[in-house]
Amino acid sequence: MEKALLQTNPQFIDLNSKPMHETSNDELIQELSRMKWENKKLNELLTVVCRNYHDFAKKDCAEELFASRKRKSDQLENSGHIFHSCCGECSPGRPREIKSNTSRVHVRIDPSDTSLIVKDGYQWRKYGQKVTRDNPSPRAYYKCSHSPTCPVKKKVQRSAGDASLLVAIYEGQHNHRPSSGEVPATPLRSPVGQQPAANIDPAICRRIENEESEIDQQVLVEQMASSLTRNHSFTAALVAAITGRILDDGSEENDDSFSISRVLSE
DNA sequence: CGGGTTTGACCAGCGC
DNA sequence: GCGCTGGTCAAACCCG
Repeated sequence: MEKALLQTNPQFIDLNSKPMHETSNDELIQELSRMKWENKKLNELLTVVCRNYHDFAKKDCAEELFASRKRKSDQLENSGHIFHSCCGECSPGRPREIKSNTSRVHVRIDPSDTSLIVKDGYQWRKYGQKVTRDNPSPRAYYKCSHSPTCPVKKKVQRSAGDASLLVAIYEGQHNHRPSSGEVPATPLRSPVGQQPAANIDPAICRRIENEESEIDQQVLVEQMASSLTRNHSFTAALVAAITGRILDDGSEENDDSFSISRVLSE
């Protein structure tokens, strides 16, 4: 990366090649300029990554969305608002609204594990199981059994597109504390209205796109990297994009989205 | 024996 | 009205 930057931008000097005390003010200014240039390029890359990830997430969530045509009245609580249950941005022709206190949890499991169990610290009683039309794997229905007055239900089903991904939909809010000391297995938890799987908070992307603070961006980059590295395919896409960026930088200065778009589309 | 799971039956919303 | 579908019920069963 460093060498590539130096190669593609010969106006920048390599301060690592000489002791710091021998560095002149002009060279320091040039180094500062180089760092700003790198930061700008990284920011551009992250913006492209965010943009492509949104497209990627929309496509992914659209495929695995539970296409329920039933219980319309159950899902139509906040009349007047139309939002996509996954990304919260789309507004397809058909209204698709969900209870405001509903959340989705994605849990990565062993593909060979056929159990529909999501450990979240609460005690659940299974009251039904059903094979749905849009997914060959059965959907399990659970009620919170810790308290008879607790209204919370959850539905657990494998993702249609990824057998190693369990999707749990929680409805309602617990009126008690978790019943056990188990560590909640909710690494990918997200309220409905945000992206599923390898959740990267849209707020993080927005902040990366909008804010100027370099320190803040560094923290955000770390958060983003943490989120993205949970998804192997996206990690691979990111690596390919960066590699492509380095290789293409000289000839395709303005085609930021080319590499990652190509990878994501494959 | 109590609590949880399984599974077929039943109910209700929706499109045609 | 009918068929399809998702959600729920409840009897039978299992297990510690």
